[in-house]
Amino acid sequence: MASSEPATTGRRRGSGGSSARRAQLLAIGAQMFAEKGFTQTTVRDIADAAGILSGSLYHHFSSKEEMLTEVLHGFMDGLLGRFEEIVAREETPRAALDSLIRESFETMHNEREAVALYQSEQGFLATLDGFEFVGAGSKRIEKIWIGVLEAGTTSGDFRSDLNVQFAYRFIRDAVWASVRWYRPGGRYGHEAVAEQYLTLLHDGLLKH
Amino acid sequence: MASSEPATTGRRRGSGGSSARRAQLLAIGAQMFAEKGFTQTTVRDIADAAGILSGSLYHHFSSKEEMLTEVLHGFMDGLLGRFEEIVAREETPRAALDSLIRESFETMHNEREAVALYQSEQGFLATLDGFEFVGAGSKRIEKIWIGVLEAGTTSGDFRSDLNVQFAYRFIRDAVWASVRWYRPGGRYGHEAVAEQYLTLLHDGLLKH
Amino acid sequence: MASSEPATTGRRRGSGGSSARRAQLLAIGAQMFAEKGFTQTTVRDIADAAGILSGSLYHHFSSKEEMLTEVLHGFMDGLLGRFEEIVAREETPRAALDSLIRESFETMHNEREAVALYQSEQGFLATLDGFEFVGAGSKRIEKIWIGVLEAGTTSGDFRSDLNVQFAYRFIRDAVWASVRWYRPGGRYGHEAVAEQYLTLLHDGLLKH
Amino acid sequence: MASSEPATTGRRRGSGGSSARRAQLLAIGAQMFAEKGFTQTTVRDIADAAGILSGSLYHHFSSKEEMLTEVLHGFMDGLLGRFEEIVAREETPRAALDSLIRESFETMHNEREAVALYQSEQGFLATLDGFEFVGAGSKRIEKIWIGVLEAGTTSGDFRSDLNVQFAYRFIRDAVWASVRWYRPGGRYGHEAVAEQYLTLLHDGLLKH
DNA sequence: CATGAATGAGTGTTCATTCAT
DNA sequence: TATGAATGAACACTCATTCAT
Repeated sequence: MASSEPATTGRRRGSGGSSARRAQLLAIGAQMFAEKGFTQTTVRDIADAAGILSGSLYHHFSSKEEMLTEVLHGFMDGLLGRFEEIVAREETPRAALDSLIRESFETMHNEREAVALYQSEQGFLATLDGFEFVGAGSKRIEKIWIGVLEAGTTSGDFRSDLNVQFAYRFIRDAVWASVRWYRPGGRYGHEAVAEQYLTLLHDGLLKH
Repeated sequence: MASSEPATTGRRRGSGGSSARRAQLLAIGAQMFAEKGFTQTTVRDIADAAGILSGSLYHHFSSKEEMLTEVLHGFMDGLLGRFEEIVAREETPRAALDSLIRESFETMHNEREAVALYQSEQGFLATLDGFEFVGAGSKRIEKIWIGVLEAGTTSGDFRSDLNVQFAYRFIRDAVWASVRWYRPGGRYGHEAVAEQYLTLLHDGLLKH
Repeated sequence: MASSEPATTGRRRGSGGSSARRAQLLAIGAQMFAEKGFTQTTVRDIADAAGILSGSLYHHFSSKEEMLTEVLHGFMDGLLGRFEEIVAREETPRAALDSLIRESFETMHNEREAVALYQSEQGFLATLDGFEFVGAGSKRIEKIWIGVLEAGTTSGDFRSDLNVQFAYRFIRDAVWASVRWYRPGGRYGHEAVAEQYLTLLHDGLLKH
Repeated sequence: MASSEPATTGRRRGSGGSSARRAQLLAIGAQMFAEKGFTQTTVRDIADAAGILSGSLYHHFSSKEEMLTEVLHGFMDGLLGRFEEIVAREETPRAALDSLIRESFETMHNEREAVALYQSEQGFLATLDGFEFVGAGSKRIEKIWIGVLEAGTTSGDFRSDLNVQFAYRFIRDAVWASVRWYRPGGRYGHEAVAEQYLTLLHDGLLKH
């Protein structure tokens, strides 16, 4: 059996291999990175939490940065894929936007750590070699959202005088920043939060 | 109070002294903290930028944290004061909210570094001794905004079904997160951005 | 003696065992030790080159040092044997010296790695426990050469005012140091180099 | 006074500055590098010998490599200068060669550590970034010596059938390798050793 | 008000070695 | 025979901070 399944066992010090232990350590790392920040998290922190010595981490990963890369790569690839699938599926710009937003909140629920990490380290990442894929992913995501917003102003779903650039940033910031306070298992589920935000985004604060 | 007194006392060992040089160093520190983050900024970074040796900084400040305290204290005191003045002055909840938002953008323009710092280090600060004033200030600010929102739902300025907690977070996050991309001297002035955001907040995205 | 027996015993934990695989690994190790130095060569370097994991090396050798011991022991025993055979065989001191020198160059050709290793690590080895045999071997070799030189000054083969100590070091250093630049397969074969060196040693640089 | 002398005080963490302390530490480093090799010498070794903590070394040097650079640079520049001066001064190739050799032994006497370091780390240095100057210096030195040898074969000072390439390597290796056993303050001074070597090089071993 | 030398704790990383499977 | 996970000690280097001058 083992020999017939696609080889996923990692050889050669960490680079790209994927074992159960590796995934476990990655999860611990992701959580700590999200909690305290990448720089503030030491490899000894991670190792302690995993119950091993810091040097032993290097059996699985070639560097602390590799752990970060892996977490973010997985996160961005998944998110991008789901976003692309949404715009392909939904028939109206408004339906697409609503789905994008609901998907964002669901992602915050399912991948809390990665989202928090991405939100807080984005600026720092831009200065790091080997993390260009983050900026590139952000750009592709922006294109998707902007596309939906533009289609909506043309179709009449959204207000015709909408400045899509501002609107995009406005929505993006309001939505993703909620990772700072959203707690899975709290009073409001991610679906409820999404609906609240959708209402605000659709119609604003004012009484009409 | 402590922070608003002229403070000409206590020059040795930094605690509270205030000279021209001190203010200069503080400005440099604030900028670097905002750019690279507090932890990522070393005292030598600051000293280098100031043209002195890192040890010499300790003639002006008793620690790196003291620099941070000072920057944030000044910022929060000022902001809180201006917010309080607004709610005291404005006559309707809607006018108050609009002014709060405009004031926020003006603050991002005038005190970019402090805002950026506050935005990015908030989580980290909560874990630091001696920075309880930041959380306390945030709470007081939240009370002011929530008060305005509640008054508005009662008065009929805002939609009566508004969940003020969500609305507050929504507005706060959308507004303050713009410090990440707003550039003074860019194509849109802070007033223009404020108006764009006000429109979105008032009426939402949809065509009516 | 111990090193020249067939050695089929003691396979577990490496000590002294000798299999095909073991010899293979030893060859790889010898080459890398010679190329980068013993300290700079990691067990993983060797394991990687052999296509196994570093821990697996310890099935064949009980330590990295054991690999070194083995390489050097084989080399020194062989060289010493050949040198002894030469002095036993040759009839005049001059013929003996010439043969010793030719043999040295042939050894550099046949056992490049071991010679290079011996040349570069000699100083380091003197500080290591368990490597006294290297110094001892060097002493025995020195005795052989000095014996030949002394016999030659007595017999009239060599200049009577020769300081044999200096002469020995002079020859030894000039000859063995050439392992640093001699390349098997290069323009000059080891025999040609030997003849060049013999001429210089016999008659010097000056025109007579 | 201090302000009128050429500024030799090192600013900005080590790079190029030169204070008394720095020179002291460099001397300690050079000695240990020579004794145990660069890689085998730890910064703690050096710091311990200097009576400070390892981290404190970085107040004077930006890296361990910088210490090595500095030692070797000073050594090579000096040696090259003296060699160039010799060929400019001496009138016959033979006089030049003899002076070069005497100068080499004097250098081994005066700068033992640097010579030993250069001899043993040459191969390693070739693989290190930033140490190209070592290979370049070696090349220039080789040119000088080869030039003298060629001039000597033409002038009739040296045997006309001399292969200058081999002769150069032969002399160089024999001469410089003596740093391994030459001890200042030993029975033979460096002048005596030089004369012994000159005799051997001039006329060889054989009786004529 | 600043320098220059130092501290001491900590950081990411390396590496020979062990051992259950 | 080999793997894969781990150890434990060491390594070069960083950094906030201290202090005599």
